Amino acid sequence: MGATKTDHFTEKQNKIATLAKALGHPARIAIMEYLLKVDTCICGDIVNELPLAQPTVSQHLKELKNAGLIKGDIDGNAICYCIDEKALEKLQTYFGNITTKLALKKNNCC
Amino acid sequence: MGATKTDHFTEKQNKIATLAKALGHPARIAIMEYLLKVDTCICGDIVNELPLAQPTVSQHLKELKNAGLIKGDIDGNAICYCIDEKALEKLQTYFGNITTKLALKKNNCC
DNA sequence: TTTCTTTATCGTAATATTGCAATATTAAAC
DNA sequence: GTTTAATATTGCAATATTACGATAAAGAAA
Repeated sequence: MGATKTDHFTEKQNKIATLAKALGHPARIAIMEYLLKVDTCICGDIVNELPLAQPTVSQHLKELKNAGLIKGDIDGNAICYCIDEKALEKLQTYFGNITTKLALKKNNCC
Repeated sequence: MGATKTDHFTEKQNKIATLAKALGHPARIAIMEYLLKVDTCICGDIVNELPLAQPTVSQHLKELKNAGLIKGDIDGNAICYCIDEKALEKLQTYFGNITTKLALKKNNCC
């Protein structure tokens, strides 16, 4: 035991959970916000922006990439990372739907 | 090592990460979706809805509650759980802002 | 009061995550 | 070719998460 039972849930539930999990760390939130802030996509200075060692940042970037939240293009010996809009639209739509449904049913129980 | 360095990030970043982390498991997504689906707030049958043992579900509910995503009221010997709208509005606003900013800057690099 | 029902907690095993030093890789610069 | 710069990978220790059986707690029902 200890492993998540992903096969018992729907594909959509697992997908949203994967996206949320990838954002479930302040360093990865900080990375996303930095990628959003900078205009250029040559993001070689992410490491300098974070209070973490280079291998740790590299690992966080890998997780964001695996989850589909960011994309990375090789640009010489640097790497250009940027946000994958599709993933964020998916999240916005998901939470938008929930808040809309909540407003409709005006759950006044608790 | 192994512990997240929360003190190096902003309060807001930590807050969003906490919410995202709590949703970073398919069982907890399934719980949220079930709470959204049922009309009544007497939610004593969450366990039957999930492919997990009762202690495991109880633990997941605890985590959702700690993160502020759900509220629980005692109702006799049952417990009435429901979604805390404020947390979901926070998430919707956060991701809404990001997608808006992304649309404005139309990051055409990758 | 005894029993049933519902939910929480404890204890514990299996697994995953976090963080970093050391090292590897890869391409530009010289 | 050698050095430099940027990023990735490996290996490992510390910690956290996931899952569940056993048990506890507490009100409802008998």
